Amino acid sequence: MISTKGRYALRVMIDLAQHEGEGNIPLKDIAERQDISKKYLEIIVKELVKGGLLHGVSGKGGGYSLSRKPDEYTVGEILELLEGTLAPVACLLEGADSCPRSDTCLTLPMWKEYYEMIHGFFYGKKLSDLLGSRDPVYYI
Amino acid sequence: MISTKGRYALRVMIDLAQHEGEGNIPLKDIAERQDISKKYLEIIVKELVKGGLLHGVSGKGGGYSLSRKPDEYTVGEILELLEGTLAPVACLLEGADSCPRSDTCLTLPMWKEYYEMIHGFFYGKKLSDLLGSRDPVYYI
DNA sequence: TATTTACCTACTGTGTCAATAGGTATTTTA
DNA sequence: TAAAATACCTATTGACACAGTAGGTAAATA
Repeated sequence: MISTKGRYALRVMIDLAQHEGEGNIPLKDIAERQDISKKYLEIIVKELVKGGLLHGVSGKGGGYSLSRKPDEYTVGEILELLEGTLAPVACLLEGADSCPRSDTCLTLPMWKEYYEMIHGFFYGKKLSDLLGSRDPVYYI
Repeated sequence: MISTKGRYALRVMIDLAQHEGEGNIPLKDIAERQDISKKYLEIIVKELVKGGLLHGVSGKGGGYSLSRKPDEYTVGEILELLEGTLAPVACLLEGADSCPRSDTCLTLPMWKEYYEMIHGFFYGKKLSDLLGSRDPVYYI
């Protein structure tokens, strides 16, 4: 399962994309709109800043903003930053001491194929693809 | 990440498939061949029996055997039995109180698409697909 | 009857998840 | 210059799952 970190990160990025061009967006606003604890979001946003995906400005009038345009982010990089990896098994991690079974392992090829598939899926999706055509819905 | 339960279950099933027609295979043998603690495998195998995927026979000369032919199992059902679900987010689980955001959630369609993809992947793979063409390798 | 096997219940250490708590540093504005 | 609003920082916590381990009982065969 994708953890709340990855999912919330995605929602923060979407929220910021929806308010692109409005300057710095305070985390408080995002937390209220998304109905997520601001305190918890701090942890997530910290990672996004550290990873260079967001830009944070302190002080009054401060807040967060996207470092790039929404179509220049992939969902994959956002998820991977917060989740650590998308690999389904440790054997596929770079730098993993290759397991002694790897030469004869009958499941490894499947995990590889699977990993390539999901990697392609998430890296093929842009943040802008998630924004939808709907702007705020005004009808009741 | 797929846990050891799912991965070990797959290896048990493969091992049994490789020794199909040899009657009851003691768990001890599987544990030794796969180099996994027999005690831990007991937990996994219990689930496989409970799920009807394996048949266990007690007593001397007992052991485990496949309930069906290797091409009548999908990898998906094996993994799902041990992992609980393959769904990437709780929102997709049947019986989940549908989240209040579900109508407007911009990420839900992506999770759905993702779930359908991985479900198709794992349910499209049969246990027999994993056996490979190589029988035991005899050369040094 | 001895042996071998499956099957059962309980326990444990470790780590991650999902936050919460309480601060400090920074910047703008009144 | 003081107040307010913001990001940013470290630490802590409860619950739970993961990955086993321990020690038995029941069943079947030789």
